[in-house]
Amino acid sequence: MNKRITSKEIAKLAGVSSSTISRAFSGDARISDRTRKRIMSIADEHDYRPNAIARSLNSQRSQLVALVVNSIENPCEGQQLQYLVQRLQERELLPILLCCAGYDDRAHLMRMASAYQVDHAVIFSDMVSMADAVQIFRTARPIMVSFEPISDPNISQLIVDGSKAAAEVVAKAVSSGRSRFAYLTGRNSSWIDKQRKSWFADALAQHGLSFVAESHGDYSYESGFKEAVVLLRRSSIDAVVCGNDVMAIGVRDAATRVLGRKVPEDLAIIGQDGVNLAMWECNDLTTLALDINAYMDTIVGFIEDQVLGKDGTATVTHEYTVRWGSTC
Amino acid sequence: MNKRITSKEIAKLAGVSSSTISRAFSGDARISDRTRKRIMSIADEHDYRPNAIARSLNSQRSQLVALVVNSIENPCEGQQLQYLVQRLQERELLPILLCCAGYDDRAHLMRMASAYQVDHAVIFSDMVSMADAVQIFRTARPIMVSFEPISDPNISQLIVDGSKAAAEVVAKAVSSGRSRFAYLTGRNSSWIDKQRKSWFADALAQHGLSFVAESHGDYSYESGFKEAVVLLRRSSIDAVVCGNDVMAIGVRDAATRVLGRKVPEDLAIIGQDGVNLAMWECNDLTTLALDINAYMDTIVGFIEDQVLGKDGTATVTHEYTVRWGSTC
DNA sequence: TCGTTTTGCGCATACGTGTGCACAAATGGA
DNA sequence: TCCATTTGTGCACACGTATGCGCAAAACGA
Repeated sequence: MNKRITSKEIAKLAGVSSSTISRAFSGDARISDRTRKRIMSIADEHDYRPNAIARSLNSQRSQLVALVVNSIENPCEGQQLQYLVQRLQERELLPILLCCAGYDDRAHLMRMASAYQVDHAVIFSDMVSMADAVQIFRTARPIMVSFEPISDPNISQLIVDGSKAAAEVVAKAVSSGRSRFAYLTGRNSSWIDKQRKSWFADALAQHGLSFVAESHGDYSYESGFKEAVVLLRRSSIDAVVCGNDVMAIGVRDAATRVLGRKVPEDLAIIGQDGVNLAMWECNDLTTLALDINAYMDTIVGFIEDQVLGKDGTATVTHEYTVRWGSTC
Repeated sequence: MNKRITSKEIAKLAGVSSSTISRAFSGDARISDRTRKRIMSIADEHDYRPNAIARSLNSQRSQLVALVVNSIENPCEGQQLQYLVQRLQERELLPILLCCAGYDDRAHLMRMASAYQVDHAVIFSDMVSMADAVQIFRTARPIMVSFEPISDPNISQLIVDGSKAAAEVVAKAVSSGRSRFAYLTGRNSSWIDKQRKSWFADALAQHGLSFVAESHGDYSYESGFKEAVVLLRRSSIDAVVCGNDVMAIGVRDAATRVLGRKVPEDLAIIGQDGVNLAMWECNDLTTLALDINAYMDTIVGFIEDQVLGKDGTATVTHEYTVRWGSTC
């Protein structure tokens, strides 16, 4: 068995105590350069590295961050996480990834991660109950992304607002003669999904309009495609607002390839998220976009404040802007 | 400060020793049902959960798995990881995610994770040196995905072979009159990327042909798009084989929208990976596809063997099959 | 009633590291 | 040379849990 070498063994080899090894690695000033150099060379030779588990137990800081998402298969989650993980890694923080899709007992999942004494937790997933998340990660002061605002001194919140952008898009669509709008939801039950719909509903109301049809998807291309076929056959619709970009592309494909509609002439399609692939030439979607990096930087800011021990919670709102493509 | 409750405190509340608490949670038989029930109810009340860090230190098993990838922004990695993470979660294993893209010192990154005494490590990223990975994760018996086969009793390997599928695609393309093939690499330096190219080069050789041009991308849509513009302007090409699907879509867009070529009439495009979005109606790519779930199940199998303490390494090869679309 | 077995639980120790305190050695000043 | 100060290192304990061993109480048979 390939047992791992410990500080005690390195200590023996160097003829010092294990405390000295610890000090050599923690950058303690009260240790001679000569000893440190000698220890480091012996350590390198046996490629010794301090055991982070033991260090965590002792120091009460694990340097672990729980990231709770729906599914990383989704481009939006993928893009956000890729950037966030990079920023965390730079700060010597390691992410533990929790994927809710396909795992029923989400509370159990979060408890598993919480047992590792994660220093921070970021909840992206709208598949978990806010109450559960807040309770389970209480000691980590969870950062809730796009959950209903509440006032709790132990949690930080990141909110998005797309009402202005929605109004802008709707105004354009209405002025070009559209009046029969449909909405395609994502996960119909979640707060953020309802919010997204309400931005557009409110915008329509300003023109004396409301949605004439609604359909329920699950954020996937397939659901967008399938629901669009049903929706567009059933009612006469000249604009579809989708819960995210991927579904919007599914709607576009169904409309143009199955139903022979022209986009945007016969049908306007509006997405939400502003993911990279929505901007590929072949898609060129009109969508509500967020500056994903700035968005994630806010989370990094929350975490840095927590690291510095700054007390007090924070709530930050990010605004969507319209990314004009050729679909509306 | 919201300190976490420990087994010792629960013990005090229940009027027993902390050993008994431990036994209650570990399912030890030598404890009365009455006591266990009582402990569990007190524990629930204070929502106590055993500290996984302390448990790991004591048991020498962390239940953590390091997953080393290039970038989860990439649909291929996203799909693979989503499935794998699900399977791990079901087994009470938690993934620590390492993203190499945008982090220069990949060895340092891996050492960080290794310090957490991960029980298993799966290396997907072709951005790390195999030697580094094998050395750093030695004690975890790393699982190398699509690295050059070596014989080392401490590592398991997952290899892919697309030579037959490549031959099949090339045969079709040649029989429909194509003779001027170009190859667009991904990360030109990696073993797997060279392999992929060689499958096609070998297939071409069987028809007395070889690539007449080559260009270097980075697996991204943008690189596919940009390189295609240069490539197709410079030489007369009637088929492009791409290092992955996403680049292939970039090539298609550049060819059809910038250069006015018709696909597949003027130009055949072949991808590799078989990701979901390659099969969307709007893309419908001809590509070398892998059964991603079966592929990941092999990794789960490796891990299960390691959990059961089965010694000995394993090397498994998966074969690509052709997914016929409308681009070749 | 006594001896034997079973059951339930506490004690002590280990896991590998960090750190306050004490102490020895080295240094410096007079 | 002697005392005061600085510097370098070791000792002991703490972090929270798991577990072998021992022991008392209970259960059981005769």
